[in-house]
Amino acid sequence: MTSTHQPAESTGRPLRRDAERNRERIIAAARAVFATRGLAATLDDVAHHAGVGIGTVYRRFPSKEALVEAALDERLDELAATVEAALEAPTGWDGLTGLLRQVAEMHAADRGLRDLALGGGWTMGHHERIGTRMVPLITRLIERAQAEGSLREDVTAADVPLILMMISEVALHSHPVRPDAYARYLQLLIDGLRRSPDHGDLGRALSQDDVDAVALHWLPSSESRRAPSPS
Amino acid sequence: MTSTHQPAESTGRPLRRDAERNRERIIAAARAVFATRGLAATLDDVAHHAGVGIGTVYRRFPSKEALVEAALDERLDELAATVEAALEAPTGWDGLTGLLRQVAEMHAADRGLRDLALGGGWTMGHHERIGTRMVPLITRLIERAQAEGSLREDVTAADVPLILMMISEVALHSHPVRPDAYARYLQLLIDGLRRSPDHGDLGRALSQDDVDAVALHWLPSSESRRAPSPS
DNA sequence: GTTAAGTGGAGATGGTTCCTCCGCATCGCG
DNA sequence: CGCGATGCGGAGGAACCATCTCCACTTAAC
Repeated sequence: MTSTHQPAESTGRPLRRDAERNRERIIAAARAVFATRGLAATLDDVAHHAGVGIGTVYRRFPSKEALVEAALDERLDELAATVEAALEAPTGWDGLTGLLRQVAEMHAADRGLRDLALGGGWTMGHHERIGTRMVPLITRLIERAQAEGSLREDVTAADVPLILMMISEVALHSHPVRPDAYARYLQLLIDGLRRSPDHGDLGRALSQDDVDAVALHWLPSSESRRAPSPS
Repeated sequence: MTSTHQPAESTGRPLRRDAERNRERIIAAARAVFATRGLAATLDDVAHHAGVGIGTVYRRFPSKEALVEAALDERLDELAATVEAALEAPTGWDGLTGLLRQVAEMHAADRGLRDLALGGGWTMGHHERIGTRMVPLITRLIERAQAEGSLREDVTAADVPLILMMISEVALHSHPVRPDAYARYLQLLIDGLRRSPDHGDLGRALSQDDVDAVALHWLPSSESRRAPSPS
């Protein structure tokens, strides 16, 4: 099927200067467009935003997935670094709540990152399910905070992605009106995480598999919410 | 637009017996289908589920909106009744938390109801924005719980819809795997609502208009409305 | 100046949904 | 029973949308 044209990537040959410039424009445009419209943005949008034709985008990036990866790969690394940094915090509680706040802010600021980090399948080209990579770290953070006595005993690492999904959902929909609204509800959840004798029973915790399944249902590969017709 | 054919509803004439039976089958099917698939379900789904042709559905209900109204009108009344009943609770705290739990459960069990109750515009044919009707009641409930000293001072009635949106979102996506998962996160939020000296600052509350705008963006009549295009 | 590399964007392709149309089936009255 | 009036099914029209291909044309680079 690829007999007709050869993507320049696959040959080691360097790109012509204008082509290289366009490639970078496309990546920059992808970052901007995905950040505001999420991964559901069309490649036409990206192309137009970059000031190039659609064909140019497809010649450089064989599929949308490849472009997403090129655009967001390092943002994912930043995310991972944030988790690692949280372990350095003076207390487990500060580390955990700081982490939640930082990641929530990142997701609020970059919808594409959110789609990629919390979404189930999607690209995950060669970077394994990011969540899975971070779970051990988060588990350590949580155990530490629980040992310190500040975090309630019945939360688990599996709750972190769910909390982030809820909060980023608020961020997403409140963004045009009150871009800071998500922080209010994150604070409410954080206050609920604190150990207290008044607190109620959380019921059964979610397993890691449950979380993966929920993530998959949350942002299915193409978020094609067809709209009701408001006549 | 309805010039070509005359829906039987508009004439006062009674339906033929088979037609009346079909009408009821359609409404029953609509309730079932909307409950599981949400208002995004297609009328073809409903028709098939009812065992009738699509044409039959459209003859009886001039638009999808009309069917939604016929199917969910009384469920909305139940919702309103639940809010009113919450005022009878022994304490404001019990009333509020019980209300949250009941409504969350209703939304978890009936996705169409959730779409209608929390969604911004949609039908609202003759029942005004439901939320607006309930706000005064919820405000009283909250003030009572705050006066009792159990509810933190910095929450407002406007937080209730947002909480329900978050929680019903969890219910929606976790349903196939762990249909009870939403209750866990609702409990977390409820624990965050309790007055406590440890709790952090929630920041600026949302106004009623903010809530309406968020609701409109949450279940938009069209998710992908052309945003100001890049150029 | 030559030529390979690069370009743009219309449109093929495949997907969705809402709703209409009309030949035929069924009801129920006289 | 017979015969309008009423109701029926569901193919398909119309309108959307996104991904990706193709090729006549432009441009870089030597």
